[in-house]
Amino acid sequence: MNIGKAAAASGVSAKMIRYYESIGLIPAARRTDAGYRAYTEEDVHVLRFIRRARDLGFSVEGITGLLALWHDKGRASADVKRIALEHVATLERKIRELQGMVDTLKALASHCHGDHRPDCPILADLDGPTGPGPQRTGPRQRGIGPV
Amino acid sequence: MNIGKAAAASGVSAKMIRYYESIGLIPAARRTDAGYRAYTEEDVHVLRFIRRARDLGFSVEGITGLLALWHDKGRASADVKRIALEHVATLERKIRELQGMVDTLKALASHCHGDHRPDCPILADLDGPTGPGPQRTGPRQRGIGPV
DNA sequence: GTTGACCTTCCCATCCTGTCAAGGTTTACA
DNA sequence: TGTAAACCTTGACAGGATGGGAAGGTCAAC
Repeated sequence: MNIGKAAAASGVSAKMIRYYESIGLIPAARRTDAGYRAYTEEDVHVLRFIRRARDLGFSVEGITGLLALWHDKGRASADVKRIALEHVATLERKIRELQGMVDTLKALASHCHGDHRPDCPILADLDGPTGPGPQRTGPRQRGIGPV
Repeated sequence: MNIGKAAAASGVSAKMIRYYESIGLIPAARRTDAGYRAYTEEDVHVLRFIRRARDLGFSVEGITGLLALWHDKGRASADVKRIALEHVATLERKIRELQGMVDTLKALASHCHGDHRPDCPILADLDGPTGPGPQRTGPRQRGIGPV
C-alpha cells in the first residue's frame, strides 16, 4: 500500500506519516524498487493508534510512551493508567488557565457599556489595573500563548 | 531607559520586546549613539498593556486590534467589547475540546485496573474502538495539538 | 584600566502541520 | 504506443511565540 492509501486509511496525512518516520516515532517503511514507501495493514493499525492518541491531545513524546506500552504485551496496566492520568492533569491545568482568562474577560465585559461611548473598563484594566474592578485570577503567571 | 530596564518594568522579556518591534506590533525604539534602544515610561506602559493582553490569551494579532482601539481615544466601547467576547468564545471552544479529551480519558481510566496485569481498556480503545466502552465525544475532529 | 553587566545582530530550536516546487513513477485511457 | 492525470519522492519554507546562544560592542563601577 502506498503512502496515500495508508494516509486515507489511517486518517494521518502523508505529510505527517513521513514526519513521524523522520523523528523515529514509527520505523522507516519498506521501499518499493521505485523508492515508494510501502505499508501493511498492521502499519495502518499503528497509524490509527497514533491518530487516536493525538485526538486525545497526547504529544508525540507521550505517544512514544504509549506505543512502547502498546507493543509490550507484558506491560502493567498501571503504567498506562498513570500516563493517562498525568495527561488528564495536564489538560485540566490548561483548562483552569483558560477558564481564568474567560472569567476575567467576562467580568470586564460585563462592566462595559458596549455602545458608541469610548469609555471601556476592558481597556482601562489592560491599561493598568488601578481601581477596584474585577480582580485577576490568582497570582501573575505566564500566559499560555495564543489560542 | 535601556531594554533590560524596560523589560523588568513591563514584564515583557527583552527578547520579546525586540520581536514585537520586528513584527511591527510596537514602533521601533529610539536609539542612543551607541545603538542601544531607549524607552520611555510611556513605552513601558504600552508593553505592560501587551503583557496583560497576552496573559488573557490574546494573540499578537488580537493585541494589534486592541492597541489600535486603545490609542483611538474616540473608539466605541462596543468595538472593544466585541473583540473581548469573540475571544471569550474562542477560549470556551478550546475549553470544550480539552474537556472532551479529559472526559474520554477519565472514562477509559476508570475502567482500567491499574495493576500489574497487562489488560488495559485505554490501550484497547486506542487500538481501535470495537466494543461498547466509553464513546468519543462528538464527531471525529482534528486534535488541537499537544498540550 | 579592568571587569562584569549590559547591549547589539544573527542563527538555531521548539512543535506540528501545511504548502509549494521540481522531478520521477504508475495507471488509465485513447 | 503515447499521453495525461494522479501519485510518489525529497527538500525547503512558513507559522506563533518564545528561549537559547554566539560573537562582538558599550557602559558603569571599582
